[in-house]
Amino acid sequence: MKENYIAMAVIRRLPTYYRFLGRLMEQGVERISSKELSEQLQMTASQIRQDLNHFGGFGQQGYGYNVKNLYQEIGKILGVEESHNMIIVGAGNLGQALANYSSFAKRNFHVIGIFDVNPKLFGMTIRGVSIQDIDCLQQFLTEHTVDVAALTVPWHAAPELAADLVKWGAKSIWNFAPVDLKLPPDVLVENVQLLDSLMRLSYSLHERSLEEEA
Amino acid sequence: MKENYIAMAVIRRLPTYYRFLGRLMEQGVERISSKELSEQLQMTASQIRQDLNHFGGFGQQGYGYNVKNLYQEIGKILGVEESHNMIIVGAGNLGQALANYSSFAKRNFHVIGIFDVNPKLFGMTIRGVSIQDIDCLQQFLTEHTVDVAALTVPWHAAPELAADLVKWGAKSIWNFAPVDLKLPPDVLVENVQLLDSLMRLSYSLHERSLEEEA
DNA sequence: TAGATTGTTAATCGATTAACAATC
DNA sequence: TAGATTGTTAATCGATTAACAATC
Repeated sequence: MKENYIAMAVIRRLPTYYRFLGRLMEQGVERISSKELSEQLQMTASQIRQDLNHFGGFGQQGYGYNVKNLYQEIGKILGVEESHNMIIVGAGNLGQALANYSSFAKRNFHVIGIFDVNPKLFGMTIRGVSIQDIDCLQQFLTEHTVDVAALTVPWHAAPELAADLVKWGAKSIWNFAPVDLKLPPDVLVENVQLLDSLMRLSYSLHERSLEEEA
Repeated sequence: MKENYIAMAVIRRLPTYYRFLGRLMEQGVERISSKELSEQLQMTASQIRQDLNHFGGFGQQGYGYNVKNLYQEIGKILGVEESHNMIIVGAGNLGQALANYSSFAKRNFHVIGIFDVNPKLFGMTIRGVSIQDIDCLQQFLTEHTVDVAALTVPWHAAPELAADLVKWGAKSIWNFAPVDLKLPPDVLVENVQLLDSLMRLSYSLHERSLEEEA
């Protein structure tokens, strides 16, 4: 546990590397050095080498990294090869947009269920998956393995639903509701706080305008 | 600049404080100590006091913080009081979902334009704003102040569009495209990388399953 | 006043960067 | 071989936590 513990700061950067290497591959680039990578990604070469070495030596002295190989290795680390089942809880604007978002499939995430409280939506189909009554959630979770439950419900409904989802067997929560879910520390949660992101922009814009006054 | 520079790590936490204090206010809570806050938000009291003190002493020894006052002060720091104009560039699933998302208005962000390349969408109206031809962007930007341009276009279109948007006067970019935009360092950019977020979940799920095998 | 809790300085911890020997 | 670039250790930097005097 202590030995192979990888800092969150490192994990956060892996998808960036992965994405960029994918693009290089498409362009037919075969090798790249940490120095070149660092220039493209606007970080230090040291950090890239340090990061990658947490997982083993993927490079070769005097040569650099083989793009395809590194891409695959990072893919393995991120577990992109495995297929994941996803459900979407809350079929409002955001929920529907997620259900429609085809790129998830490219990363092996497959929407197998969509749920809402609104009867008007029941039976409506998005990319072949029909929206069900949220009351069917518990039943659904006993019958299917759910790796990710995307929570796109109003904030006040989120904490209880999240707790239920975990109780009923969802392996992780992808939380879009603007609340800090208080779940047991061993529950996997990824927060996407759009309003927080927007408020950081707001802060920077505000700072910017103050600077300009001075 | 050096003196009043606030670390990004601090800024990142402000919206969390703000959001939580808002909820406390709704519940009629009048005062709170850093200790209580720290328990609710799962961080140390020290960090909260340290963070807040970057901006001045909002608390009172022996008493704690006045919820309403602190909420307002953080609001001011974040610039939530100011009204912001937002446009949405790319009216696909995500773009439309953002245009429909009413909570932005609560934080004083107002959608004043939506743009796409697809002629079928032209004239369609979302919350009173009609979708326009993306060719009208430059013109639009000369006529309106745009604080935030939300970029919800396919990744290959994003870098060039982002550069144009900045050139034409957009003050900041809220980037949802899965690319690292390389823009001049003084350009304000907030990235929302949904796939990256999902891949971190994927990583954690993968780790979890490895642990369970052992 | 006594108790509580801040504001703030000092200590610790962790993450990033620099440097360089190993080696392709 | 000589040049390039990694893997890895050591140095630096920054962020978090602890501690406590100030003070409400």
